[in-house]
Amino acid sequence: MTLDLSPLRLDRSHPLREQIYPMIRGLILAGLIRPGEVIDEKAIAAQLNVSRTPVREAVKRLSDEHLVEVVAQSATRAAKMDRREIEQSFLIRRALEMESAAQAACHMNQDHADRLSEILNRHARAVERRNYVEAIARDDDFHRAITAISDLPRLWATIEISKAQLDRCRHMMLPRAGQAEATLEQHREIIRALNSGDPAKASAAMKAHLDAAYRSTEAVLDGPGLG
Amino acid sequence: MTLDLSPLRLDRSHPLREQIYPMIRGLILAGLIRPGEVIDEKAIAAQLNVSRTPVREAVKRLSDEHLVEVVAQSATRAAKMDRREIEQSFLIRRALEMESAAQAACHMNQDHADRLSEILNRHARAVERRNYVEAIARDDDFHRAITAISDLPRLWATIEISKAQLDRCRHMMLPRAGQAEATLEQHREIIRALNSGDPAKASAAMKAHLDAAYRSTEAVLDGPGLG
DNA sequence: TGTCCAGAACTGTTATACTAGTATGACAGC
DNA sequence: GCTGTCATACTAGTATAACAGTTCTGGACA
Repeated sequence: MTLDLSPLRLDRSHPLREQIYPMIRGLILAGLIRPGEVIDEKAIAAQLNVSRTPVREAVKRLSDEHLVEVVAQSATRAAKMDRREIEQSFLIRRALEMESAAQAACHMNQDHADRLSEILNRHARAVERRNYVEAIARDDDFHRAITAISDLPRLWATIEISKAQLDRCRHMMLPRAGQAEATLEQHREIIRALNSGDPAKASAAMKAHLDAAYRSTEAVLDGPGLG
Repeated sequence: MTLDLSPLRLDRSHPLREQIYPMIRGLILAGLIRPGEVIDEKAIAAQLNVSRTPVREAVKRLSDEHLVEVVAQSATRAAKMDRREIEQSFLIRRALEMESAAQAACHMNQDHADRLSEILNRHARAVERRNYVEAIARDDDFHRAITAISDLPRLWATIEISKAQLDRCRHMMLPRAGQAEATLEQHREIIRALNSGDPAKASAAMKAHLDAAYRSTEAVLDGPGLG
């Protein structure tokens, strides 16, 4: 692994492990560290100018979240993408985001509605510009905003762990014709359901959206090269 | 903390942190380490005859799961029981066990049905004998058996993390008249739904059961002394 | 080309030390 | 008696060096 881990950003007044963890995690999710690629504790420590201790703790957390696979006395690697694992991550995410949407529907007010609208508009503009990297970011914003409305941070934290497995796939996916537009329409439907204040409707709209997204992901899983 | 951590059981051929983690976790869930009580890394390391490193890693995992609260340069304590936190743990658990029940309904066969029946019978006998500690264990067996049928180990792992927060409450609850019997009847209803092979029905039966259980928990939360 | 072995490399662990926040209790000032 | 300050002890976070035990690699050898 010959990646630049930008040691400049380390803040010695905060726990180093809390800073190293999202660093490595981001590289894995973005696909810059590929499935199966070796992650060398000592090398990272050296590059960041820290000892093995905080790096180890960051890696251990990633291991608990199944983003890396540690083989004792051998090596630490970015987890390979396992279909069974990803299916379960999907089921977990879907169940939790459905709950989140249902709860959000009960908390909606004009501020919330405006915020979702604004995110959707930005998302739409990104899609118009064919800027799919930004579109993904706006998509994430949308889901995060809903969990913010439901005001259940622990729920969101749990979603994020499962979502990580799925996010890795997105960077391997080529944008399909009409898919970005379909996503936008599903988001609009979710907003309508949330504004109606009906939890069951919101939950169902979220389910429809996530199911559709997962069908696209499955194409990648069925393809070759999952390492 | 003057607890006996039985150092005899440590197996040097397996990672120590994997053995220390469930040890401390078990003490917290059983209420032997109370909310807010100090957990001393160094003392545990000394008692187990190991260095700080594996103890730290076990504690850090518990901290990631919000079972302990680490205050840097000060102390590590068993997490206090926070109502908001427990509410969210309940929502997470409910959403995931509903999904698990739905999936299990699609996988049912005679073996599975027999297994659930047997667990239920043992559960019923424990309740008859007024052995509520064993009844809790059989209750857990029942839920674990369902996730085993759904064959989604990662889903179960995620449930276990949320369930931990709820399990801490159970040890503070006095058995209510008729509650154990009500639980049994709900389990029977879940079995019926699973045997019908209807995912929606299984999911609904699981929801009804967990909602009922949570209503009992809420009584404890509303009471005093959550530390 | 295929097999086997030695050495390199890595994680898990130990041990020790140091830093920097935090809690405690004593003490001074009001 | 109350409050604010300060010295002190304690704890988590980190650093560093070292070793054990396992896995992997590469080269020697058949």
